[in-house]
Amino acid sequence: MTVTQNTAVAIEAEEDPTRSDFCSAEPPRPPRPDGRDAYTISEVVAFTGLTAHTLRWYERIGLMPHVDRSHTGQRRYTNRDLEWLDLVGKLRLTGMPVADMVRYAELVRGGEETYGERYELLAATRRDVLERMAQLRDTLAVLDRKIGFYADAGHRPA
Amino acid sequence: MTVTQNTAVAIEAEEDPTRSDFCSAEPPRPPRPDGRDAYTISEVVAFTGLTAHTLRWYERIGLMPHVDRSHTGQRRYTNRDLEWLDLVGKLRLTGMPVADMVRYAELVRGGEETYGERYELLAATRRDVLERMAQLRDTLAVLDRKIGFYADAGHRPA
DNA sequence: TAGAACCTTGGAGCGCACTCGAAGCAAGCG
DNA sequence: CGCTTGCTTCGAGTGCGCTCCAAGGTTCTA
Repeated sequence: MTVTQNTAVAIEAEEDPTRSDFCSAEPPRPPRPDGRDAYTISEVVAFTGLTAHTLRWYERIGLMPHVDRSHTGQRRYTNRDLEWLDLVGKLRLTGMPVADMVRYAELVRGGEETYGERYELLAATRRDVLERMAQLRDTLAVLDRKIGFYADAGHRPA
Repeated sequence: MTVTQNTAVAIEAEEDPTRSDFCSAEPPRPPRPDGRDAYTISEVVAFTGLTAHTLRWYERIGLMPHVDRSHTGQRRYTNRDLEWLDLVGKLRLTGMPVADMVRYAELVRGGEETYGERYELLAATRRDVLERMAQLRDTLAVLDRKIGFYADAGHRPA
């Protein structure tokens, strides 16, 4: 419940850096739209709802592509990083294991030769998502039946 | 992935014991359709895909309403129990915490006075399910865009 | 009636995804 | 100058949902 305060879209920025505003019908992230593309960790905490601990942990396990540092070694996140975090957040909500997301991050770091593998990974994830949605539909039907039962029972009790 | 080999419906059996075949358009559970309404734990393992360990653990934490025993103390599950386990499986797939399911089990044991609370709990769960489905739809859209990108890139590479 | 297979219990252990703590460096402010 | 706030690192701790173990009793098949 404390996970996604943000709703910005994660776009193909990591695939094609030349068109970072591609498909930006929905403005990806208005905060600091100026040139100041260097957020502190606490700003990212405010944007994403993640904790600073978690952000640092993501980096340790290889889930962040690469985070810039200030001249004194402090993290400076770019809009690119925020978009990546948004994608990670979405994938996390699908139940994708962190290890798989790390794998994807590695592929992204691996450059264009990994396009095929990335495609496969995302396609598999897509299948998972569809399956989960079907399960949820099933469950919703059961819930609705039970809820209907209790509603009826409540209207004419004893 | 090792979770739901079964697809039987969990019906209102616990709410209204007099109509255990209510709404059984889809036959709830054909195995042993005879009077032998007393499955061993290993049979339940085969039906549900859960492990015996997990079944015993469910009972310990109060997630099973009550399981009969043979004269020598071994568990004997009824069709009612199987239906309950099916509901639990569905709720688990929605991400509902086990503690909440235990709460629901307690309400069921509490009898008709708890109908209102059960309604509230299920209604809240329903809201969660809808929210999750919306999140999944979002994620699916992002995945589709990315997958489309990689598919195009794959068709005309280098 | 022997042996294999299966069941019982309580408690310990595991994997995942964080979550926190401690010790220390750096920046900004009255 | 001292103080507060925020950042750094690494490693240990937490909560959840199982998962497994040991030691023993039971049930089934031949």
